[in-house]
Amino acid sequence: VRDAREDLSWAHRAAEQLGAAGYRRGAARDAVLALLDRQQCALSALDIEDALRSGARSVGRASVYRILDQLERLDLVQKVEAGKNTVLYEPVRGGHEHHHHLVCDRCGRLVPFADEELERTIGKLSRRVPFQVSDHEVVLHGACDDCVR
Amino acid sequence: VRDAREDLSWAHRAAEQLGAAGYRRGAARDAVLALLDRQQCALSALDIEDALRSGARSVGRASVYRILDQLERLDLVQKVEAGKNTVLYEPVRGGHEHHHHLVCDRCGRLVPFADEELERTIGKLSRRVPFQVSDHEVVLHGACDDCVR
DNA sequence: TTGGGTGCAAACTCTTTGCATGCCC
DNA sequence: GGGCATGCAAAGAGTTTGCACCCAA
Repeated sequence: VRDAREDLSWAHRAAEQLGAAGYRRGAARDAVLALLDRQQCALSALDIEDALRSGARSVGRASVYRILDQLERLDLVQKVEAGKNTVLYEPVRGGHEHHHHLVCDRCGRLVPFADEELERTIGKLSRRVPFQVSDHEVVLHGACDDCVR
Repeated sequence: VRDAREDLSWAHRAAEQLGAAGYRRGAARDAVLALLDRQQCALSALDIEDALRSGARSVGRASVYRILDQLERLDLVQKVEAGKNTVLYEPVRGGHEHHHHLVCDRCGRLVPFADEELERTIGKLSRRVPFQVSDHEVVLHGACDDCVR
């Protein structure tokens, strides 16, 4: 059985959940949600500001951070720490697409990957550990095909 | 058979390798190495600056960053990205103690853990992926015992 | 003696905060 | 109409750079 909400766009679903959580709509938020929904890979807050400045609707830097913060609280976006002292954000879409990232330390390319065995291993591990684990992040560093060639 | 170099302190070994790599000695470097060797858990660059300012020998901020950079290049320290927009550094001691971290999202506590199965899984995975993987980092987020209680 | 190490201060980058204005509800 | 959302500017926090001076080699 498929959850009906997966048929809606991420942006739509995010807007609903933000509303349900008591946040109000606004032009800045609409623009950020639309942009994030369009992106394939993870973006930094500044990337978002720049992209929107070039576009029709310009959005204040502070609003970008505030909106990302709201989205993160509701698990609608996921932070990716890819080194380089910058945090990237990516939309969390359906359920069955939890993934991690490969980071090319030469060109900075970010490539997602998923691995069931890895998830199982981390799941088991999480139960053995003296923490109540709620989340995890795996980053593989190295050189991408293009940079090795 | 035990590698003789493991009998030396980390600071001593680090100093040797830095020398072999062509870096020169200096008072700042000695102080940073000694401090790192004394620490149990990971520190930020600012933590190091503060700790050394309180102590006998004060070290310039720039030197701390430069020294950490040298140490990282030689894999003598390891970066830990524990969220909160700050990078932590910890000495890499012998061979058999590769580990990862649990981060308490409430109090910020950082706890190391090691798991062989996890390493094996990541090893296999690394060979399947279109990258030449050289390193990896796993961070489990959650609440530590103290914060749950 | 010489070139790299060091400290200071300033520049830079990314993020957060304060406040006046505007718009959703 | 009230109060949160927004934009701007300025403040913070962390990191990097420029440069004069010092010291290890």
